[in-house]
Amino acid sequence: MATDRRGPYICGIDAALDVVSGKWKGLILWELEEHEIRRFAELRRGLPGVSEKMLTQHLREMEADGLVVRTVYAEVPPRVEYSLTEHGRALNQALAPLGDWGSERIRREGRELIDHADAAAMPRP
Amino acid sequence: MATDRRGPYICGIDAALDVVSGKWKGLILWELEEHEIRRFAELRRGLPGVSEKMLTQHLREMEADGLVVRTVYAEVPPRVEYSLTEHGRALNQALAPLGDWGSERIRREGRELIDHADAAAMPRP
DNA sequence: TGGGGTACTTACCTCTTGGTAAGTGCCAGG
DNA sequence: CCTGGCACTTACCAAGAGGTAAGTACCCCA
Repeated sequence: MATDRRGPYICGIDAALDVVSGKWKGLILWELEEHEIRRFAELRRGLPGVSEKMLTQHLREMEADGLVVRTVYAEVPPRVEYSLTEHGRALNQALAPLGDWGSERIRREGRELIDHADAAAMPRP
Repeated sequence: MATDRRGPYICGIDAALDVVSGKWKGLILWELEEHEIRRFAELRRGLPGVSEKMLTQHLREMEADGLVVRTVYAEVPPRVEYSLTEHGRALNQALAPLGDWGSERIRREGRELIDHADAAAMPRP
């Protein structure tokens, strides 16, 4: 198991950060916000550099946290679709100001943004 | 060194989470928001369970990230005061909705919430 | 027949995060 | 004189996050 996690929290930010921390979780949230419904391989292609292990691990944790729904279709070849729950969408809303702050900070310091020339199917936040 | 960090970012949330992630950073922000100015030992008492090492480390990183100001008074006994910068305060503003979401989540799932005052009164484990 | 796509799981390994404990130099109070 | 507070630093260590690579089981297309 990845984390014993979900310990007693000191405040709301504590709890929210616990759920969002993980190298790719913010991006997964963003992908699912943009596309509503995504299959595993689509997410993988949307997050350049992610390993399959981490993708499944993060998705399972986010499912357990009630952020995403996982729908399995009993087909061959297998088909699994992911989408946001109501709470996942609310979390994205709550993350928006933080995203703005981050963009502002990037602009302020002239930080690089990653340059996926090919995988540039990823506009802002 | 703590972190090579501050890599190229994929989006604003990425950048913001990078700056905020660290076991105690959210709490430090919150303490400094509440009290405006805090000395090292006051922060330590305010964050029950933090080690001196992590406190200094986090504070130095947050200083480097332009979130807090560190003011040293050339006195004996030493006095060092920490406070938020404009950007630190803006970050706190941006974190507010996330904090609300987290509180809502705690309420929803009946998670335990450590009482700050109780925790401060707890002995060192 | 062979390569690639589907959605994973598993084992192994490394690097980072954070904790523990001790040391530093100075001073005030009992 | 000895303890404790101030604000740290340093060395060492354990746990965990995340990467790599391979395996699984089935199918479609050339």
